[in-house]
Amino acid sequence: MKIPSLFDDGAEAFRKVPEVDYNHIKGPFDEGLCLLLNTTDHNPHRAEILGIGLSRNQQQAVYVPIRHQGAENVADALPILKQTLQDPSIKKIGHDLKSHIIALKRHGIELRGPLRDTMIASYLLDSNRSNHHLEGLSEEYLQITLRIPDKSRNLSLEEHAELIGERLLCIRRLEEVLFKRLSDSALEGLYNNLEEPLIPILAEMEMVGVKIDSQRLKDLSKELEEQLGSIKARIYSIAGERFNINSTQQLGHILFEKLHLKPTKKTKTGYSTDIDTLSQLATVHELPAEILNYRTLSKLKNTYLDALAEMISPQTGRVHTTLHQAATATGRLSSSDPNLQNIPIRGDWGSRIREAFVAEEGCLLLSSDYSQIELRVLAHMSGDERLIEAFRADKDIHTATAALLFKVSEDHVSREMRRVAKVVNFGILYGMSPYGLSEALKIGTTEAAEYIGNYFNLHRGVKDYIERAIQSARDTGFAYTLFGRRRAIGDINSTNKTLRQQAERIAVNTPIQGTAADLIKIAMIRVNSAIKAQGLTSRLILQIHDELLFETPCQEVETLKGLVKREMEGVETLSVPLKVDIHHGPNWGGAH
DNA sequence: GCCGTCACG
DNA sequence: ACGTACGTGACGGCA
Repeated sequence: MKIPSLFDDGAEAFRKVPEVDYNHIKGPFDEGLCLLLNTTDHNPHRAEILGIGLSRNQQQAVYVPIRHQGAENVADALPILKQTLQDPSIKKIGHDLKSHIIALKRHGIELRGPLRDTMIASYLLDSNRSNHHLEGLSEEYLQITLRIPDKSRNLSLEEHAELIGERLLCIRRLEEVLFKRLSDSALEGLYNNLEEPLIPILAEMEMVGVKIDSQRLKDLSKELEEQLGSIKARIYSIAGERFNINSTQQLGHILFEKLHLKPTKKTKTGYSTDIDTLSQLATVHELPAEILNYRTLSKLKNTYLDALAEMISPQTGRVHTTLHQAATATGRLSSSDPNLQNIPIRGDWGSRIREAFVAEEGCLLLSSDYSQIELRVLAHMSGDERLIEAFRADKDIHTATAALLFKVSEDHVSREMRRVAKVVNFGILYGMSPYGLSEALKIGTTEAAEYIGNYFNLHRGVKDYIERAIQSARDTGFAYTLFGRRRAIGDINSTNKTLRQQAERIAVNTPIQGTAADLIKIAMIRVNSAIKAQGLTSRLILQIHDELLFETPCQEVETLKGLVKREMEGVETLSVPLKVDIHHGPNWGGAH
């Protein structure tokens, strides 16, 4: 069998320029303009553009060098391309266009026009993929093996041109294949109305970044350094020797061999020393509590003070996270380098760390979060009467659940009863078993089974929803959100019970988590449009799954508050109201 | 590069 | 007897 080649149907190899014939990249752009940047760095926030590959059809591509040793006058290329790249009537095709938007913006160009992103298309088709790299997609959908550039070697201009060109033609063909599949799978609406408009918004959020009070981080780090020093000394004294507290291996040796404490569970590699184990051991020995304290504080210091400080851009004094639009199986975004979606919030140290996230002079941070969005989505999708009634009456949902579970009136619900009900409510979202609930609540499995049975007797709609979700996954092989986003559930009909049950929990949870993700994405688009339409200068700077964080000039804060509440609560009409809580202050700390 | 652990929703 | 709640990303240790 003949191996298909890129150039089978007469595609031209690349014009290896420095002497660019710009006619090649002038119109017509009936098929859109496909582009691929060649940059010095993977991270677009610091990447310099070495060159840009362009193609206006499936046959031709050119490589335009911007900066290359030995090539003259190449720096003039970007201004010539600017008009075309900024033309909103020309469709732009690319793989991970958000990176392109950011890198080009740093060179003064605003990439505009309908965006056809092959990475996002692949994600909508199969959100379970571990990645959506061009290499893998080309293999799978085009049966073309892309060459990997040899990083240890400086490539010649011709080599750059060839590698970029090869990729460009793959992107063009992928666009055709993937977007055809999107429309065949009824996913085009999700692309056009949700993911595509989100691309420039995420680019903007990353570019704006979040201002950090670096002195505050340093002060907190110093304070923790001192605390950790004294905890460490106590640990060594109790253990009777010095050892690496961070090593689970060495810690296991001290706890379970030297001190003869009882191991309660084990990991693949040895004794478990996780939080559950150590909390239990803390009732019989003084060392485990010290270890837990040490771990908490060293995590805060290492990850959220020292590492975060390193990520502050010297140019902007802000941190510029990367937001991933094609990362999670459910449709949520993720954040990395640094991850700003898991900044501590609980406890004294959580608040103190968030106080280092600040607004620009004359500005405030405004945070708006959906109240109980996943349980509201469950109420809508299940149609459960009691759940719907509770939300319509604007009740505290955990208190309402507790009142039902324990058969008392709502004003007789104790803190403990509410705590149990809260765990049960979250357990429902995750498809928990009696065992899972018993572990979470530290109660017997019989008692846990009673709670669950009790809950389902009171919430027949939820029970039915769970059965429907599982049956639908069995029939279609997918879990679907309210907006048609899908996630393949491969093991739903597995003969392996463990795998099958895991798949069933995914089938129950994904529509809930995924619908909530869809809703907040739509809200981001609406809020951004409304901010623009009203001529405000407030900026959306972060999304944390059910929360949006804005930076806003002090004089705009009241206007923004109204706008955000309106757009977020009105994003979609469900059978229960959506509720948004809003706080603002000079920083992200809890004392707004 | 994987593992255990733990920060968040 | 087994395995046992959904979704992420980052850190330090270790092979």
